[in-house]
Amino acid sequence: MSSSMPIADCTHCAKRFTNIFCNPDYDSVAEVNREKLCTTYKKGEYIYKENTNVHGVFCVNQGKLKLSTLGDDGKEQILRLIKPGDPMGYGSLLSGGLYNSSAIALEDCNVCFIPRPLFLSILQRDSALSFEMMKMLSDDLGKAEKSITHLAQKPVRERLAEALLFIKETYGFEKDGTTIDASFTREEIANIVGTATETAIRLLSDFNKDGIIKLTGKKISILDLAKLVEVARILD
Amino acid sequence: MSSSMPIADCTHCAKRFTNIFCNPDYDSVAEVNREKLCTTYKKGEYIYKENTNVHGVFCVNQGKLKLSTLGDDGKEQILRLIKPGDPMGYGSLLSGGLYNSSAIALEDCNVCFIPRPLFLSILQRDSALSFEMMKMLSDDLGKAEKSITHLAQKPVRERLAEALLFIKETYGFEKDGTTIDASFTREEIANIVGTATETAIRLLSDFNKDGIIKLTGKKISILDLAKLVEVARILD
DNA sequence: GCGGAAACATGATGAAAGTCATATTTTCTC
DNA sequence: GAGAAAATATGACTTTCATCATGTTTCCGC
Repeated sequence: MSSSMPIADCTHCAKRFTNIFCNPDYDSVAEVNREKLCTTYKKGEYIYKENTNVHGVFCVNQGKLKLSTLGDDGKEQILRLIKPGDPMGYGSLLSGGLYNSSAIALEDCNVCFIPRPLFLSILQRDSALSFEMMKMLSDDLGKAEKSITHLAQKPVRERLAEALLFIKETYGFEKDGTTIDASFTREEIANIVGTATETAIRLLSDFNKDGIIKLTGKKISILDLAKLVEVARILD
Repeated sequence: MSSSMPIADCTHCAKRFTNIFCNPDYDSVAEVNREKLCTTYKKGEYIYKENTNVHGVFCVNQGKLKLSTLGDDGKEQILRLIKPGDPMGYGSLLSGGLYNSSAIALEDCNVCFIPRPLFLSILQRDSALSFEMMKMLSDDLGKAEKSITHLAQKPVRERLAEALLFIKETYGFEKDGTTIDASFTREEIANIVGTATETAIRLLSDFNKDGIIKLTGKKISILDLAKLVEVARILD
């Protein structure tokens, strides 16, 4: 299970992280630092669950996570990938009062929690945070709309290529410069792309045969980035 | 072409409209009222165009509009439907500086324009507007994510049923209580659903044969709402 | 009201992708 | 390290849906 423990303060955090919560220039960081609660989670654990009450927002200190939602038939749809420094849960704070997706640890994680009342009170008096929130929400919305268009119009093969590029963009490469620094099951990849697991497996294996990627267990290496971009047909 | 002309003030507008721009309790409404510019557009005209500079936000006074974007192959994807009282363009204001979708009149429209500098200056000093913005963006994001999940997981037939319910929810019925008070081409319906025009035509004609809807030219009447909900399989 | 264009409709066909079944491999647990 | 469970892989089959072709109807400007 998850265990609570305080960790390094947010100003230290700011050396690596870029978001406003951790920005030392930002006045309220001390306050956040005092009230925040850091918790470690094991791989597979929920940080928060879809359709439960929003008690605050989160900011990831260490580890990778997925934000996902269950479709009407109980199938997972992965909506976003989270890396250290990313905030989570802010989308549900002002809308409805229930989380509209779940946050699940893809590996052991350390996540900070900022209580809703504190966050709202800062939001009230501080337009910098409001602007940042609006900017984040706008960016998320823009990406979601792009995603809608691609789901509606692009075939699975292109979307899979795109998803691999997206994962690579999010988590980067390992030291070798070709292996994506993240591990997903084939089912999870399918749930990012929006397809059946078998289809994802087959297409990955096609990419593998074509020499575009190399599959080594769960690890995926991108051998021919240009080709992968071409397959994804990203024109924007 | 479009013609500029000032129209009834925003406080009057508030009797029918619910959004914050038109709320007479709201301090800055006088300022908005003074600086805003109202313009009429003919059916089919662009209010703003995807990938052009954001000069401000819009608020619809009269008429119906669609927000849409072009996919990589130039195919339209309709992202949202707009009715009188709805604001538009706020999603792009703080993110990137370019509109990420186009607003197109579905019928003759009257639309108010609020210049970017004014809007930003109010935003800066007024947390009520900021909160409203965040709430709208959060709601939009939640809906977009729901849409992603459905596009990824639900078959076209269900999505079409859902789209009809959505259009009905947005624009309501005519006086007869069954005919949807809006007209779309079959192609537009297909571009909401995310399918080929022929497929949309065929499925609509199926619904028609099954007595779920009645097709009279472009007009669609919902004869059996319960059945339509059942076909859509909306479980949330 | 006429002529042309756009929208609508329908059939035929094929490709894309989901489902089901069944191995095989990997991973996890004790 | 053995056994169970989960993940990966692959084949066979079916369904869904897009595409192409073609005809009909509706709409709109002159």
